[in-house]
Amino acid sequence: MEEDFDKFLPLSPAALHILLALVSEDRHGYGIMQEVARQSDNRYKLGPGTLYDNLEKLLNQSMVEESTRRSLADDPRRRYYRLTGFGRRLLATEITRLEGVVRKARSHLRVRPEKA
Amino acid sequence: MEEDFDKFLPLSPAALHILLALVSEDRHGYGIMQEVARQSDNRYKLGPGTLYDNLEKLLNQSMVEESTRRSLADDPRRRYYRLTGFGRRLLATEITRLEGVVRKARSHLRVRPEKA
DNA sequence: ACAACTTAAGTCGGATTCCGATATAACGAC
DNA sequence: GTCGTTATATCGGAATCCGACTTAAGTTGT
Repeated sequence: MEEDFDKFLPLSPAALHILLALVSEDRHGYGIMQEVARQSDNRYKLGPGTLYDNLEKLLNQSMVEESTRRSLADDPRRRYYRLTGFGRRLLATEITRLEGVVRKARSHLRVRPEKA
Repeated sequence: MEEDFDKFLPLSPAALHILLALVSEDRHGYGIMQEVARQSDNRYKLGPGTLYDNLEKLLNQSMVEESTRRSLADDPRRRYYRLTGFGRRLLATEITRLEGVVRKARSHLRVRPEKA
């Protein structure tokens, strides 16, 4: 049976960036916020409201699951999250879709934006 | 003076796809809906609610403006929209940002440990 | 020990956005 | 002149956004 990705796509910016923050390694909530900010050079910051609303939804949709802490020395307050196989495949599908978007846009945008 | 793109980014999926539909040519509302569906192989469809909410916002933000009809033979009910220079630069900035997102994701999604 | 700061999870509620159902009507084809 | 399509637009409940705020544990400096 094929997985039905379409009803989850396109991902909202917040969901996309949370999944993206988790693709390289498991992170806890606060760490996700920091990673999203870091990845965007501090231009896009998730507040806690957006983070937890989205995380709850991603958990319900089984794109993300909670993972056990790895190190005993780790701060015990932390709750870690990881991408599920489904989440990873969904992200891959969305990235492929975005590559099409980028290609289409580039073919009509000759003028590059100035540097940040 | 620099343009302040950051407060408009990231674009919601709907706004991104509307701007994308307008990057190649001016279109009327219904035409935007069709183009978005076409570009996504019918997987992403904007309803009229989403379209007009977003169009109104994009007009207020001066990313899009109404354009005069080109042909006299054109259906007079149609109202055409075009990207402004600002909208085009903003879209270019967003596309550059998305290229970074795609690159980051690809670097972690590349080799899939797909078990047999 | 104490204070000050940072890390961390989480709630809350108003504002915003989403988005399908619905309305209205002109157009094209037969 | 009827039917399906094209076309703009509104409406309102649902979903989402998102900063302010809360609570508390960890960390650093003196």
